[in-house]
Amino acid sequence: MELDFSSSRPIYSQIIHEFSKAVARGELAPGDRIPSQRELAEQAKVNPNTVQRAYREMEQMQLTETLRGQGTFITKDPDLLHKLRSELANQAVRAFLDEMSSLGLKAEDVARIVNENLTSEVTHNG
Amino acid sequence: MELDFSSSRPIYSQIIHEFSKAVARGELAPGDRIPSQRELAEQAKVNPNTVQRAYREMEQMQLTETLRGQGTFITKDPDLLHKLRSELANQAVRAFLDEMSSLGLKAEDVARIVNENLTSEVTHNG
Amino acid sequence: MELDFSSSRPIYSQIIHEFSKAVARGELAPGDRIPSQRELAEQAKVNPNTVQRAYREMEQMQLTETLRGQGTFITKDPDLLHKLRSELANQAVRAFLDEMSSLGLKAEDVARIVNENLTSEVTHNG
Amino acid sequence: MELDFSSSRPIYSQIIHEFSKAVARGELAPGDRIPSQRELAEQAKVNPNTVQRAYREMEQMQLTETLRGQGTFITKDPDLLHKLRSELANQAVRAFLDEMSSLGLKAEDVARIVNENLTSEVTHNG
DNA sequence: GTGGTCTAGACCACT
DNA sequence: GTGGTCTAGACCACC
Repeated sequence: MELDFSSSRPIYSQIIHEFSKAVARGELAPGDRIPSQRELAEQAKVNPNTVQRAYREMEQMQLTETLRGQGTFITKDPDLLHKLRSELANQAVRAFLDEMSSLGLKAEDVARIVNENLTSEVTHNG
Repeated sequence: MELDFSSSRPIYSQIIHEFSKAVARGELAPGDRIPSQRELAEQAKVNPNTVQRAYREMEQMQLTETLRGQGTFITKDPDLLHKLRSELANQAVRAFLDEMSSLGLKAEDVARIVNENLTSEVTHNG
Repeated sequence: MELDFSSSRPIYSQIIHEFSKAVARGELAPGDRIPSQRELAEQAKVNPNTVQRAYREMEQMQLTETLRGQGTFITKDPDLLHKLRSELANQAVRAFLDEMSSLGLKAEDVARIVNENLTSEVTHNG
Repeated sequence: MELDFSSSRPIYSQIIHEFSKAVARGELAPGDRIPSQRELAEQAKVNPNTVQRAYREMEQMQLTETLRGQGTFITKDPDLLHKLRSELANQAVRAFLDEMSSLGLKAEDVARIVNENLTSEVTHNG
């Protein structure tokens, strides 16, 4: 896992976000075991306590569950992937459109700008 | 000016963002006078020091300039509106498309989702 | 035996509590044989070491005794049922009344609340 | 605030419980400021990080809200007291009656035991 | 081995 | 002053 240590977004929050996206992408499936806190801490070069805070909050969000002494697992909810993906996508869309509208851009401007960028961006990365 | 006190985004940064958007929208034009620090602090119910920091950073960004004894004014740059608007819009688009691509969504999915939301959202607000 | 794997109460402690309650209820009588550690581990889907710890502590509490090669048995104490029942009941009552009193509820409130719930709860389950 | 360092219940959880009860009792009212993390840490002789964890979870529970740089406050919900009191009382009653019923006690036994203890306990403490 | 709690202490951002 | 994040390292309970 790659973290941005220069970002203002807290590391534990980046970790949560990375796992959320991995589940939304389908890379992590319900029931999958995720790395132990110590493993991830070592691999990502952060303190185990930072990883633990992320894992604790993921459990409170019901994204994961922990089995005593066995590790941490993605919650066994068959619909988790779609729920997460649409939730995260909706958040992103709403924030984006709010921002664009507060810049005084009209629907047709937004559509144009998105389409211009879609060709280069998404097909490039995905 | 409305601020979100429960957001993790600092108040001073929200103030800067609000002024930037107002200029990008054309509501504030180059040369316009903005409220005094005391006025804004009172109206928005924030600490005067917080307003001071926002104004200081806006001046460093060259978004505003201060005339001694007369107040603070939007910088007299005829192209400021377009520069700001495209800068803020580009930031928003890049962040949005990065997020969508990291959710595993393809260009056509993104285009569809944006268009679905554009009809209801932007035309509604703008 | 049903255990709550998401509880913060340790599994071994839940096992002990389940046997204690069964004896207090009279379902297990002094001299009764309880399942072997292997059997219980398999049935309840827990680690054999966990069952072992529960059985070890039950023996220290003198709730059970082990006869070599024959298995584990509830201690042959004719008064065990009443001792256990009143001990567990007293613990429960004290914890409950402490909590109610720390919520600022008066004796009459507590009596009323208990009576309200007694009609639906206990007669329903017992 | 008095904490039981020998209890198996984590300190941060005891802190949360203490504040919850104080609100349910009406000792802390919505809008009241609670001690700063450092203050409480010093007074209760625990590490500031332990207090912070309790405060963070209370905020997630919406029991409190924090105002940047100003401190932590009980949530301004006029009905908070009654909601909390009935929620905590219901939890306690249910746990208690479940336990009593699993000991094989009937409604009349429970009523008798509670009434016996009510005279000495609650009137004594409250 | 696993996760959970706690301490100590540093550093930062905000008001 | 306030709360928020992070590190380092200890200790514990559980499996």
